[in-house]
Amino acid sequence: MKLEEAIKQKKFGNEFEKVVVNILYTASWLEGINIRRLKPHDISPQQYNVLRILRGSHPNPVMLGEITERMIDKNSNATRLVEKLRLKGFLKRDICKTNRRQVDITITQKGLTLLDALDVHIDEWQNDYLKIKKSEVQLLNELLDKLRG
Amino acid sequence: MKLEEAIKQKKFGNEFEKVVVNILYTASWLEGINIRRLKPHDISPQQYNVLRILRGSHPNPVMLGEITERMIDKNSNATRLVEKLRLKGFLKRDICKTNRRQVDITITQKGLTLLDALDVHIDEWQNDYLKIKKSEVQLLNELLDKLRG
DNA sequence: GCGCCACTGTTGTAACAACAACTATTGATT
DNA sequence: AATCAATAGTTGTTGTTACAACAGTGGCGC
Repeated sequence: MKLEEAIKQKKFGNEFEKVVVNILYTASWLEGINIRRLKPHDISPQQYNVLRILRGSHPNPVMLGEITERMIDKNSNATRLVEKLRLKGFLKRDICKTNRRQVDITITQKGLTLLDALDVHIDEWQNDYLKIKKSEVQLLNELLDKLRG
Repeated sequence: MKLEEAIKQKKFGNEFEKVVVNILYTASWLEGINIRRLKPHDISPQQYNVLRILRGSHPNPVMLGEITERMIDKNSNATRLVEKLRLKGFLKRDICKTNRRQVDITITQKGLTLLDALDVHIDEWQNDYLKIKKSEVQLLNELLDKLRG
């Protein structure tokens, strides 16, 4: 659906203004879909993001600060997110032996199993929601990278 | 900057997965810029969004439900957002005379003045941050509209 | 008019985010 | 060794969001 219909705004000051709104709107739309997908597993999109970062470097641990750096939304508080995931058994936390300021985080088998379960339907999910061809997706990725400079 | 560098992730399952992360990341990046732009005026991006909707139909009022429908982030609670803006004097709230369930919201002169002040530097802001040509922006808008189906 | 349902907003509650102040540890300087 | 700055994370506080339950109003069939 065209953005103009989605938010019932007839026109924008210029195309730049429109693209800002369009990106924010599309992100909010994706976030909504994602929340619904993750809700049955009782984790939030942010928590999902943390687990995927951990899986990426598994079996090596990731220090807390690196999680913050690599998160999609840098404003989150990694300490509290990690604590919630730890309580659910999806990761473990160890004080680093050689530098005791540092906290090493590792995904557990339970965490890996959860991600695997979520991966199963991801293609289906993409086909259902993303109405766009592969070549166009590539272009879209390039344009977004370029926009951020 | 390429997404891979920005979040230090070497590769993605496929381009679809990447574009989802890319849109969410870019939105979070834009949101951060926007917060900094609006902070000196003591309003949030959501409140700004409400005021712009109101300006769009000024001098006609907008009912509360329509504000919700037209907001970029539909999850917000329009009642409380409007109340905050009312306390700052940027809009007024009237119970509709012909349908007393309905609340009519109108932007005030003070609200209009605020938006005008924010408009002044918007071109400059776009030039500083959005590193992309006008023709590319148009294409980006089309692709985002298409992606949502 | 009366009962019922749909519409329009409001409010309670629990979880979450934003930002800054704080503690603990390490490394560098003298 | 004592001091200072830099690093890594934690916590307090205040404000915001998400979801669902709630209350008031209007329209419609009987």
